[in-house]
Amino acid sequence: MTVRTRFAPSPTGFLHIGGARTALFCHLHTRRVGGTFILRIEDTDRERSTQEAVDAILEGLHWLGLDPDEGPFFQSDNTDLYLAAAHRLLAEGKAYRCHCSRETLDALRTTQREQQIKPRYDGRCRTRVAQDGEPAADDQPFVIRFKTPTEGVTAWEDQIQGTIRFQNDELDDLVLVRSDGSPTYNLAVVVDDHAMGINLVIRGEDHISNTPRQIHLFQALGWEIPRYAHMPLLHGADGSKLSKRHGAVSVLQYREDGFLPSAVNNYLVRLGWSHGEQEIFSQAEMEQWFDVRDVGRSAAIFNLSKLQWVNGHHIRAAHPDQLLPDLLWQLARRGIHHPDPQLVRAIIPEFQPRAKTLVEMADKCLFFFVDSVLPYDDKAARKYFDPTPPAPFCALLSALAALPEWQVQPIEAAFQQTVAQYGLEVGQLAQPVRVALTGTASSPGIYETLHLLGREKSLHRLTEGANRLQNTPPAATPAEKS
RNA sequence: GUCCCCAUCGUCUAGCGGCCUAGGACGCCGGCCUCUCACGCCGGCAACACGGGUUCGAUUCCCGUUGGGGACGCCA
Repeated sequence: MTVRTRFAPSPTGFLHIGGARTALFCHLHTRRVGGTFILRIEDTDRERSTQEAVDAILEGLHWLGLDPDEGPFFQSDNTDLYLAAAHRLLAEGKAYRCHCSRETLDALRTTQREQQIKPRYDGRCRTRVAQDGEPAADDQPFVIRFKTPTEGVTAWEDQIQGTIRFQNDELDDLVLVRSDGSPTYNLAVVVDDHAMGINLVIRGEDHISNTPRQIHLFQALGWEIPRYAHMPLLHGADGSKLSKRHGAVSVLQYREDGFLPSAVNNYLVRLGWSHGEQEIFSQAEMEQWFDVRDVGRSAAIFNLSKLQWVNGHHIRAAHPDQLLPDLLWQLARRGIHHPDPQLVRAIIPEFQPRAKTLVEMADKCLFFFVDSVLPYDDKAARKYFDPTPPAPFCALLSALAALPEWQVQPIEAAFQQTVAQYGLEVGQLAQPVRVALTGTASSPGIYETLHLLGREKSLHRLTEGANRLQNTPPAATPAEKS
């Protein structure tokens, strides 16, 4: 039988990293078994659902390469279906009308909490109906409640958690239809899971307590119960469920921050799942090996530095052309709107091993694209540049200026010659040159940097550097002071 | 409070009774490489929550304790 899974977010906010992981697990599992991955937007709460959230979720999934095979479907389009199921249950005596006011229910819960027992509906309207038939007060607002079995146990073999069982008398009669006539979550889920032929539900373990209720509904409606796999939650640094308040940001924020979707997926898949001692996975490997039944049962804490490390791997493994659009976008955000695409493409390989994110890459390569001479970093200037004697620096400048061809080999030769002439180590010349070129003490190889920066910019910056060296009085000249 | 779930280095994990003086990865600390920074390589620090069982033998099985998380809505 073909596996059909669904990812069912409610559009009340962006897609955060925890939701993305749920979607990823659904997606990967269906890929491996050749199943169908369905996206269903659970917008039965019309008050809190927004179009912006729908768009953000769609965009986030798309960025991660988790586009659904079917959907998105919207529960708001299926209201009739849900209500039909509710009325069928009502007609079959498996549900009833409850006229309790919110105030009554609030008071009930308050009392129960005070008595330190689990807050739950006590079924007072269920018994009244049993005695009196349909209550007369149909003009009064009412909700439709499900008659939850009062005895026995409900259990299922969870694909991740193993056997989970609930005592039925722990559960109360849940609301199926609100007093405004709209269906609630548990009803809609069951009707849709059935209607869409969902046979494997992969979701967060915060839904475990909904599962016995949903099983009851499947049974009452006479429908086949899907298999369930409840994934352990992803926790924030404080160890509690990821929330908007604590650490949960949109997955699209990770795009902004220079992460690759393949890296985010790779990082996420290793939270609760492993394949031998392998850490780095391609999308194809994940799709080939991931099985939801291999997922562990304990929650994981989100760890940014591991994500960064994984991202670094994916940046290094990527073809430079793949990185080009993202780097151009990052440069644009830094005010570099029309860099020479050839140059950008050419420098990428130099920065792949040097950047864990594209943000870092853009920051580090910025010196290639600005026109003005960069201000020198204080520490770099003090340590490497200012102590440099002007003579070899100027000699190198002349040698470079005289180069017939601006290529790596001749540049290196000029360096070697100057270094030999003055009896220096390469670093003694390379570092001040690096500071003059980049304003910092770190960059790709100095020959490559000179070559890629180009003759004009290089000579200009070196000339400025030479001037600075020559105009700076030697460090220890107390003469001027006294 | 009640119910459900979880429990190996700081973090992610391997381990499915003896192969464990507990393996890998991130991070951290040394070192090597080296024109800098990275990458890469080598090494180090670092964990089976506790108490009972079961067993010839428990990280591994069972029970309890403690700790953590989740759920208790006319939200999803």
